[in-house]
Formats: sequence, C-alpha cells, structure tokens
Amino acid sequence: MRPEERIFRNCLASRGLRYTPERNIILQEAFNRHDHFEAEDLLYSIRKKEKRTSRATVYRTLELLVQCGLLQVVDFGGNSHHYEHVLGHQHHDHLICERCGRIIEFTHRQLEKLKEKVCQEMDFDGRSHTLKIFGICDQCRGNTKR
Amino acid sequence: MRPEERIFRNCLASRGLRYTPERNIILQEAFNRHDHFEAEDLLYSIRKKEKRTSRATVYRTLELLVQCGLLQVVDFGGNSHHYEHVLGHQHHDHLICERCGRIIEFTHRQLEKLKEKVCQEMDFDGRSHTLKIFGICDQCRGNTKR
DNA sequence: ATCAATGCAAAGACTTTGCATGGTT
DNA sequence: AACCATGCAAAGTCTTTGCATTGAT
Repeated sequence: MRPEERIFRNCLASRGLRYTPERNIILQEAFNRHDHFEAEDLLYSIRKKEKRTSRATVYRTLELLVQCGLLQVVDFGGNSHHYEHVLGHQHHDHLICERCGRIIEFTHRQLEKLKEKVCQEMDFDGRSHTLKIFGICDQCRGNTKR
Repeated sequence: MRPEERIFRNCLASRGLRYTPERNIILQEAFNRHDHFEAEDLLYSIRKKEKRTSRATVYRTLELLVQCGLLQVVDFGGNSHHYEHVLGHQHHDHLICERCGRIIEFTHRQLEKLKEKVCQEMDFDGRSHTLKIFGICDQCRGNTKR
C-alpha cells in the first residue's frame, strides 16, 4: 500500500470517516500527477479513464486531503486553487515564469534563517511561508535570444 | 492635484482614455484607504457616500489603476483579489495572522540579496517577488496568554 | 437502524461582458 | 461623426451546498 494511502486511511478512520472507492480514485490520481493541478484538471483526468466520480466529490475529497496533510493549496495568481503534494516533499518555494507559466520549485537554506529573523524582529510567531519569484525562465530567455 | 491623480490622468491620456468623474471617485476612494481592500469593499464605501458608480465601473477602473502602476493585486488565500497602493510605498512583504486575519507589512534588506542569489543559482531572470509568512501575531498571542 | 458518502442540480461568490444609452472630442 | 465610458443585467468561472438516494457498520 502506498504511503499516502495508509496515511489517508488512518486520517479518515481517526475521524470516523470511510475510505471509499471514489476517495481511492481521487487519491491515486492526485498522487500520479506531479504538477500543480487544479480541481478541474483532476476531475478531467479521472473522467477520461475511470469516470467514477462527481465534481462535488472531487472538491470534497481534495479538502480532506489537505486536512490530512497530504496536499496543500498553492495560489499562483489565477482565480483557482492549485494543489501540490506535501508528503515526500520537503518545503520548497516557487519561481513562476511570466512568459510560459512554468513553475519551478527551489529550496534555499538561508531562507529559513531569514524568516526566523524577520519573525523575531516583528514579534510574530511564524509557522509557514511562501516565497514566489516572478520573472522569465531560462528556456524563455533562450528562445527570445535566438 | 494629488500625485496619484496626475499619474492616472497622464496614463489614461497617453492611451487616449478619459479621466471621468467615476474614475476620479474610484481613484480618490482607493487612495483614501490604507488597508488591503477588495473591489466589493471599495464599491461599498463609495456607495455609502457618493453613490455615483456601478460595480462594473469599479472593476474596470481597478484594472486600469493596476495597469497604470498605481495599485497592485495581492492575494491572501481567499477567493477574491486584494489591492494595495504601489505609489509612495517601497516594496514590502506580508505577515498574515491566521487567527485574526491581520496583515502586517515588513521589509528586510537581506531578502533582496537572497532573491538575487536564488535567481542566479536557478538561472532565472527574477523581476518581482512576494514573501508571505503565516502565523500568529503578537496581539493574538497576548490575548491567548491572558 | 444509524450514520456517512455520493451525485445531481441549484445556489453562491466574485468577476467579466454585451449592449443600449449618453458624453467627449 | 467617431469614439469612449457608463450602468445594467446576463453570463462566466470556480466552488459549495441541499437533498434524495445509496452504501457501510
């Protein structure tokens, strides 16, 4: 059993909720992709192969997956939520290419330290953070120059 | 004439657009507040006093104000856009209190340097960034302890 | 039996757009 | 005359919710 499945089962069980076939399909599909997907993307890819779910169940299950700590919401400025895996991924931040829309993940050790400092100076109990850098990615710059 | 008005007039004129009474009201109202407001907030406060505008015009004018570099959109995780002043404000980032929703602005000189470093390492042409730190603010911690 | 989950369609929140009207240049 | 701006209501997008049905314990 995949670790995300075990965690999801436990999390649901601990709250008296059930691990249904629909929830299984949504979980599998969410962990098969490795991009930053939207609810509608997921519904679409499920419908293409399994067709065993409804829009409402997708939204409801994504919410559960977030609550169980398996997914998290990331917003990139559009009008819809994007989701990404938490399980098996250390904290990271994002570069967002304004030309092609590509999203690149990165981590930087100094960022944690900087965050601590800011919080200390501002007397704020910081728990999580997101850093997004907008600009133009290497590929797009390459394409432009040619 | 307030600087934001001069800029807005110029920006509109340069594009063959007009500085109308509605646009004036929306500009004034947007620069009278100093919080992170939503389109609906602005419409509401205009309706309370002047009542000379429609929802569509507010949305359309906010878009123009962003294009003219007077406002910028900031998202804090809800489902609606928030706007903040650009003019007269240096770049800053945000602390967001998860308990009371308060938004606190801060700047930190090291952040720029860190951003440069990241971009260099990732071969990314970074143009702007946003750092958001979520947590609990001093006031809320104070309240809890008592 | 009881309680939870699903699917559907309706409702909701926020935003954009088509169009007729009215104002500028 | 040509063009822009407004207001309204309709339409659009993304998401949530009410409710009847179905399924698990």
